Amino acid sequence: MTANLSLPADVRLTPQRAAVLAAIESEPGAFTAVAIYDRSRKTSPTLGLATVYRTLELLRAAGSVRALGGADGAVYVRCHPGHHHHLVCVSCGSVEETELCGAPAPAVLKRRHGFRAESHELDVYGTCARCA
Amino acid sequence: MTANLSLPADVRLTPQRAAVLAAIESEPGAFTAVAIYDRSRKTSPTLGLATVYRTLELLRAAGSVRALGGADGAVYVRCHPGHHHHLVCVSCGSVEETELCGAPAPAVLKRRHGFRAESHELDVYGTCARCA
DNA sequence: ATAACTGCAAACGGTTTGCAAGTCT
DNA sequence: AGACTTGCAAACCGTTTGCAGTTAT
Repeated sequence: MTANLSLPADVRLTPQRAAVLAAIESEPGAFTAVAIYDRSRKTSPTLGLATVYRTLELLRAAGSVRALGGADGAVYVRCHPGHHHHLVCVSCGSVEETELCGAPAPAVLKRRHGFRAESHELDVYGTCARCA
Repeated sequence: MTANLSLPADVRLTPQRAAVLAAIESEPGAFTAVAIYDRSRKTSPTLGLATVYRTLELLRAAGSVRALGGADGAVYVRCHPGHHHHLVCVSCGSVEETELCGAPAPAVLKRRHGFRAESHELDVYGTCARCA
């Protein structure tokens, strides 16, 4: 299903980071930093919240985790590298990835708006199969 | 060009709110709450930041303003009611609206993911015509 | 009189940072 | 030794809230 999380090669895999990685891997969908903190502390009781954030930042830089755009910005999702978007269930909070993407074609944006598109963010909100 | 901003019918148009509306109308693209605060205070020097946020919330509820999804969540854009997306210039920060939309069709999401799509957010980042 | 609104300041929640102590090689 | 990592606590930043005073109806 989902590839294992891994850190960049030039950092150490400490017990704390391993605990954070395991906690993220056990999350079904979207999660908050505090949720990971709580879960990680079961196996690594002295872990600090700052370490969770520092590890999340490593993963984010590596493209393994993405901060979901929501108004609060407090939600992260695991994701595969490469182009994809998220289907966010408004009922249970789970997040699914989809390769489907219909963002306006750069050529059309260029012609219609003179805008050179470089990237985009697309999140779809609705109800997932389990909650329907 | 852009329709005038207006508040819901059941609230008063106070001088402070008028100053905030005028400040927003004079913004070319995206803006922060503090930017509106600074600008409004030129015509309404005792205005409080809380009033800016309270007015922004009224406008947001009315659909006249949207909080852009970014990681910090500190950026707002004016927008028309109805379906549209934003072209955010990474160079000058201006935000343009486009009616172009290519979000995955709900029927496809339903078939491929069992997901019932209700809404979506799409922001395209790139370089606007002026900055190109 | 009553309800809406304001400014101020304090509180808040998520995130980041400075730092001294600890760990690996 | 030297670079990396950690936990703690304090700082930070944007935003929200409580409240007493003000304004409009």
